[in-house]
Amino acid sequence: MGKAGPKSKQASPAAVSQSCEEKGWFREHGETGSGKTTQIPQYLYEAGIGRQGIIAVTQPRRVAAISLATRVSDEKRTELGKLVGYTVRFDDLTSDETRIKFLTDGMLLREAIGDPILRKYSVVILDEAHERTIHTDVLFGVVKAAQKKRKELGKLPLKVIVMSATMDVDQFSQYFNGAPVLYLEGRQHPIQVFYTKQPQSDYLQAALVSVFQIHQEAPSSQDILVFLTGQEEIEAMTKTCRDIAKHLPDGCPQMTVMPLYASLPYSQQLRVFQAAPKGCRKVILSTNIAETSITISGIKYVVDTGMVKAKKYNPEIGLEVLAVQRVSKAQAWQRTGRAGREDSGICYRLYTEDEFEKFDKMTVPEIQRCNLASVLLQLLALRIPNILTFDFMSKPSPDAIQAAIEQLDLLGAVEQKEDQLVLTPLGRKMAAFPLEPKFSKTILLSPKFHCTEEILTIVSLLSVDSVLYNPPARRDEVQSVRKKFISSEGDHLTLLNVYRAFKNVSGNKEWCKENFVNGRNMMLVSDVRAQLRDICVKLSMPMESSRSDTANIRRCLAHSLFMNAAELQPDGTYSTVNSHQLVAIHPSSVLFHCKPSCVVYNGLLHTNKCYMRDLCVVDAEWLYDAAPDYFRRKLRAAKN
DNA sequence: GAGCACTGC
Repeated sequence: MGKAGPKSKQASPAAVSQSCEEKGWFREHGETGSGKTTQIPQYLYEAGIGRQGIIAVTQPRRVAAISLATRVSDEKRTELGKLVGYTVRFDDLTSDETRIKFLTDGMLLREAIGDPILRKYSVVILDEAHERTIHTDVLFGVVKAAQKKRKELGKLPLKVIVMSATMDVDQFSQYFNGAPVLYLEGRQHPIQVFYTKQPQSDYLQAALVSVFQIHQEAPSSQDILVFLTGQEEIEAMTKTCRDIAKHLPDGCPQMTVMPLYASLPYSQQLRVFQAAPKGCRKVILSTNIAETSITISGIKYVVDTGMVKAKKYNPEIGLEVLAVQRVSKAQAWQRTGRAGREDSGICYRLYTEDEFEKFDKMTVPEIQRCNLASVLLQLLALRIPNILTFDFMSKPSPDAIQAAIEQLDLLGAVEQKEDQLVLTPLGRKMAAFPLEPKFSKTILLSPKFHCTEEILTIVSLLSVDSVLYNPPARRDEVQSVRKKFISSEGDHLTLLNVYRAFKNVSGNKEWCKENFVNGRNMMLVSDVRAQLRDICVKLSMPMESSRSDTANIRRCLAHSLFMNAAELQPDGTYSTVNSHQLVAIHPSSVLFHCKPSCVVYNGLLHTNKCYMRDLCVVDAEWLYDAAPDYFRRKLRAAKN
């Protein structure tokens, strides 16, 4: 280890695990492998409940909905899409015969807009409720309201089953008026949990030491999963591990190190599923994507740094903050559980037991960490009588609700009618799009600027993961090849150029590779665009192209994003027009090295600094034209 | 001057 490269100050590899204390055996909260998700819908169906209406089972993720539907239809020995089917965005495999339907929570929520009492369904099963996704949280309220309404109308009762993998069932039961609780025994293998004796000041160093400690002691067939916080950290650690692994003493097994995070191209993500060659250990360095979304078999050791990068939302200045913070206890147990999927496992927690006791019990539900504009628009579209008193299981802060109402008001989506907040006709149209309200508004404004075709493309590009692939190791190459797409007018128009070039070569895979374009995400853009275009056609919008005229596209963006404007100051910094917040251009923007005098941006993100993301150069006068009242108010406020 | 956890409609 002494000759192991740059880290000469490295602590002895034994430092961490020798100071780890064993803390007994642990049995996960009776969940994995109990088969509840596949069996309960079938029991209900056998009991005849499926005859009166469809049994819905929601999932937070698309892949889960699809694979569960596949498994259950196999078990029923029926063709997928007949008795058992699934509905996810862009993919509906159901028919008139379907009685057991798996769907994403977001999809059921969207269905509810057209049918708030969910009349098609006899049972709604909300699975993975412990994850508390924003969609599942809204669905709690929606199904509860539907139950009440159906009772009032004398219709078939709606049965609701909430399935959670953690023990915090009390609040679920309480929320549903003291509903009965059933416990299911899981089949989790035992996992030994170790804590450090001392708090670790440098969790990266501690992780590195633990990995090589395990590597020197454990049989090479046993793989290690390390939880870290983000791409940059993981890439750096990957390199360090590989460097050290090159210089291990004789007799030490080989090691293959793999990074894993969501923005990694699919082909590289797949590598974590391949078994390492004999005599070689697999070490996976992952974000929390491996907590729930990706399950890797054969993991014997989990190393948990106890840290996670998570988003918070500050409603007062409309600022998203992305920060490294402590995981919750529930999240730590979830990570630990990843070590015991096939056999008994071992988890090293790189924090003390005292520190662990101070972690939050549960992760704060997403609904309390987000901008609520989309959720409120959806609730209003559901004709919820009063969104201010909506029965949330975990209420968002009044500030967050107020900020969302203000945002919807600025977009012209809501109005007061007889003391009630209701949607305007524009707001109702906005709710038809599966988009953030500001993007729906951009589309609905576009006919005025004769650029709907271009705006559809831009909005689609912005609503999927980045189509631009930026491998850090090939930065110079990326920059030189990307030059040809760059528009001096900003990121929106640059993305439009990339899309047009992609279409010109009909999505050629080689072209994507050469140009560092993520082909898979680009295909998704096409799907999104087609869906959005369909909605426009249904709303009878004229579909026009501005062709080479980019000024109209920028005018359209100025009119929909006027509340997200910033101006260059004499000292070279930027200040937002809305709240005079000091902001900077995000390094990922094509305008990073430029100093346009006036821009609009999609959003603010606070990491090390407060950054504007996805910028478009605009004229200051356009902004004033877009919302004269708003800017008059701002001017008055500034004078006072 | 220098960066972006994870889902989903």
